[in-house]
Amino acid sequence: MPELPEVDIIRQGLAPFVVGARIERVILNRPDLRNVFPPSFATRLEGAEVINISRRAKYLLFTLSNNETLLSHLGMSGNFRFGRPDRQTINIKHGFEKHDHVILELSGTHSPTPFLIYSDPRRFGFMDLSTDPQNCKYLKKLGPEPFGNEFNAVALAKNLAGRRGAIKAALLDQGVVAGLGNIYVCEALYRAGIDPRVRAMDLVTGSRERILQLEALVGHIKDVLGEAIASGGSTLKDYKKVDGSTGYFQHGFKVYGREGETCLAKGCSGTIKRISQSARSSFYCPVCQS
DNA sequence: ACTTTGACCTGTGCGC
DNA sequence: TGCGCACAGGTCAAAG
Repeated sequence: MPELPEVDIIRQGLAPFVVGARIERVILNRPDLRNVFPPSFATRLEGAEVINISRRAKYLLFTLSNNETLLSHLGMSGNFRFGRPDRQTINIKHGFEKHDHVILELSGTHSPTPFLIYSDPRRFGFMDLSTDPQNCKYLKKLGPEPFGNEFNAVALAKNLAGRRGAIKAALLDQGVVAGLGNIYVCEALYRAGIDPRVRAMDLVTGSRERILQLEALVGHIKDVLGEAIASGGSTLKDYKKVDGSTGYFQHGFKVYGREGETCLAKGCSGTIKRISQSARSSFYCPVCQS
């Protein structure tokens, strides 16, 4: 489900309710998501206060008062919401749904209910704890944040140099730039006029035109992500904000999901194509993108 | 070292 | 109505 904009909207939605709150109790309705929960997962959370919530790439980081950080990745279908159980007994028969796997019972919060529920039908998401999150195995290998100063044409060129694979696949690699997923890669490449099949290294050592495309791409990545955040993210299927409302950037897609439709660029009568790359769909305009 | 493929899961929508 | 198949916002291990 969520790429950088969606994860950030969820962070924004959670922050007012979880920062300053205490985790009283943790309920796990199963022993694992994508990974088995770490040893003593619930115990290490219980009693801790949430000091801050931040985002790195597509990870949410809950900084806790006990020197632990809770890392949460939403995979394809993960989501947080505040639930409304009407019984003291906590189990999925009372107020929870089939895929509510983790429940954090909070105190000291103005949230709609004390129960912060993590739901994830496909279970591609995961949670883990770390006392040194910046150096943990998940975050250590990530590339620059798109909105950080470290993300610029020089840095992107360095990360693309020598890569013979398609630019589409390279941008999905979280070590090249952090936080992009299938939707926003398609949209950024469209805006930059780059065919998704172009070899990544050609944008570094290719023609003058290619190098200009690389420089433009940096700006378009920032722009499309920024616009998506301003629109509350993109809701295709099950992505919802913490308050249950949907994003609306999906109405701003120029190519994603528009196979067979006419290109929206002024004066262009091209037809949006869909191809498969790295087992993912790529959408592009064969006229605008070369 | 790099690149591609398959696996991990469930749900939904489509054609027959 | 049911069945089989393709496909879906991500990541990782394994194979090439």
